[in-house]
Amino acid sequence: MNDLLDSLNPEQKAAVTLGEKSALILAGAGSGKTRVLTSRIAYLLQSDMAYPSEILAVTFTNKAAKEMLTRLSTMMPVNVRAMWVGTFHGLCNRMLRLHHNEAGLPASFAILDQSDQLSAVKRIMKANGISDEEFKPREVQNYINRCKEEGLRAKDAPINFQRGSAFREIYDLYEKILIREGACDFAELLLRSYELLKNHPLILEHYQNRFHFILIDEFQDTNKLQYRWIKLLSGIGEPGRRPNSVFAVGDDDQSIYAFRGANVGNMQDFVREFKIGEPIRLEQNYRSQGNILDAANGLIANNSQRLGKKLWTEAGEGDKVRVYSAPSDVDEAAYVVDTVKEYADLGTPYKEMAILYRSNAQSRVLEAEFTRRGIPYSVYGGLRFFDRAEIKNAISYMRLAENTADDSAFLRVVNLPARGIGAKTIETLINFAGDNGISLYDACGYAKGAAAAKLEVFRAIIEDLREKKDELPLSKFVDYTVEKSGLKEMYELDPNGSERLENLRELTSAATGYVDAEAIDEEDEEESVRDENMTALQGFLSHASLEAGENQAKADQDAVQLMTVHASKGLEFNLVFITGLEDGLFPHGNSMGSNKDLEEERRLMYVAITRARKNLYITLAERRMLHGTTRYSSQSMFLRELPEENLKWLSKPGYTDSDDSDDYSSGGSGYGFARGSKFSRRGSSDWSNNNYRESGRTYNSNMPEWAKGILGGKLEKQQENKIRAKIDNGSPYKSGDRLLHEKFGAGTVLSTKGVGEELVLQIKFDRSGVKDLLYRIAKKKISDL
DNA sequence: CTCGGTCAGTTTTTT
DNA sequence: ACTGACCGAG
Repeated sequence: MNDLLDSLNPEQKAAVTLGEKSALILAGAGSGKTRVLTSRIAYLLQSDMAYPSEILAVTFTNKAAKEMLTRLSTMMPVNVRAMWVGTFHGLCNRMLRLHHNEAGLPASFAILDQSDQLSAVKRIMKANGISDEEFKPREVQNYINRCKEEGLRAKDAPINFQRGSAFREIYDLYEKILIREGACDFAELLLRSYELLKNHPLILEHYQNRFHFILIDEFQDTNKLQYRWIKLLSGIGEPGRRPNSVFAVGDDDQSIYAFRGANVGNMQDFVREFKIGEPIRLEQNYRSQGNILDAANGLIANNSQRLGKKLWTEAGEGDKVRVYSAPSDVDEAAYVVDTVKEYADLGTPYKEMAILYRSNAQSRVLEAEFTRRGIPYSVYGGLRFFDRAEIKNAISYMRLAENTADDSAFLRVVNLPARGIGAKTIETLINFAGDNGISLYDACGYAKGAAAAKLEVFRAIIEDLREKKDELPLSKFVDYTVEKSGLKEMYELDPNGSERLENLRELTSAATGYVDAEAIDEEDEEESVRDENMTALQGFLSHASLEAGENQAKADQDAVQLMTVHASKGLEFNLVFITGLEDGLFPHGNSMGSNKDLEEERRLMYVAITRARKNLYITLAERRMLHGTTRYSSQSMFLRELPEENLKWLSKPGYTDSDDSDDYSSGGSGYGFARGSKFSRRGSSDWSNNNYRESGRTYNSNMPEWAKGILGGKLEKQQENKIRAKIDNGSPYKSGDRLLHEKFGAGTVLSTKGVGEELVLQIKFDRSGVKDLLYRIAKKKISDL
């Protein structure tokens, strides 16, 4: 116990030894957050304040959960089994499997990941004659998820001014179909679990009485629904109940998931609703050298919405942050790899080096360069194992064996390998199933003619798998599925299929590994981890959807780590490169419209900087190939926000620390590329309009003067057209006009709002009620009456 | 009706 | 480079 506390600084110790009151710990980057969390759990157990079964710990990633348990086991012998530790999604899944009846789900409900969900949305839109040009499936998906995160079912979902009620109607259809299929998307796991607790007082009470200590990591990244889930479990505000202790750890400066519904406001709400006096601030940084930390502090000071926190370190100043501007993305990659080589020669292990980028697309050039130079690297994230097509195919067969109503899985593999079941048969099937409210699988039984025989072949395969799933051990079943489905043969015949076969073999190992891990967990424990009603197959399928990431296998090899900035959160390296510091890329172009989004980008940059322990390099390219286009950009506004005194500008590769002769200063103005660059921009810091795009091939050198003129002209013209469109209302309909819509029938225009692209008609339809329709979209569907 | 080939548009980040 | 749409052959 003393060992446990002695190694902590006063603030950390204060946090760890808190009583049962709820608390908020503001833990800056590198301030020992994970340590505080695990020490807190160890403290609760060692001081007999809690039994393991009273502890509920929520982490942001599965990896963090695993790490917490590993660290805890090294601190003390602990009955890990009895605690509930995992992500919100993992814990909700666990709860739903246990109470699936009360939650209104079949025992074998499927989990749809992001891409499954997107195809489901597309499918439903198609089946209902809604074109994906009219409403982008991705936007519909976002809308549905946003609604669920707000706790809203389709009937309560908001109508959007621009799109009328169309999104809500799709959501409604989606909701019904998922219930029929017995499938849950990610957000549904949370919402259903929340509703389960809300609607079943006895179940809620059971968990409230059990989890006296609730710990939450990365609290700044929780969404509103997750907060409400926690609030419910804590029992706060319930008369006559002593609320459970909620120990929330977070850092508002590292909130980078707002795009996914994360709500930093949860921190303020938590302080208010749980009556937290003053949060405990952990500001001493044990990770980075002074210059790196000062750069991070300087940058984040530009954000307005902050709880306020300033990191400090006892470590020395260290080296300045190096900034290197390359003429092109290829040169940038070459510079990075050269520098990696230099550090490696001086003794830094490859795995202590990380290359960070804003978007996945940037990894390609870097990978090419690493490959060319023969330096080991491993890409973190990117395409995950369980996201690979061949793996998803095999998993889909298993999902069908588990739950034949899983239409997503059905559609993926019904004709894979090809069995002569084409688009027409499937369309007929979808219509029949839709009209009769049955699954596609069940609809097969009603097929007629030639299609019937072909569908029967598929059905026979699934029926066979259904029998075998209970007979065979999991890994044997995986093998059997790959064989029986015909996938094995298909990839054997494919000249490029060997890697895919290899991956399928790895799926078998993954299954073996999964079963073994569960067995070890259960060894010394009378209470099974896997809940009584979850079979190994169900567990494995959940695992495939929820833990689709974490390339753990590669972790021990000595390789340079390539990853997005998002993926780097929580990690640290001796040497870090942050690449692509160009306006439009970082901050990303889609985020430069609003200050709120821009502040999130800045936090992202803050996260990136604070990954570095000893050395940090920031690089950028004046020209870059992206999506088959060469784009020219100016330097990121974030570079100008970094304190000058912490930076050192470099130019050409081959630079060494002791040689200052090619040291380029960015100069007093702080704008533009390094002095000497043909691309220096002077004067205005207006970043909204200085990316030039031209489709076609790469230029040999910097963009010629004449091209700038022409392209600039094009942009002006476009702008002009936009403005013109805005001035001109151009509504072909006035209030009182009658019109005919192909879906909603006849109606009367009540009013028009907006102009040009934004023109919205409010129409009272004779049979479908009042709707707001965006004219730009509706015009294809309406005619005069 | 199905299949395999070609072509265009594409992506910011992820449990 | 990965997917979805389209087209002509069987």
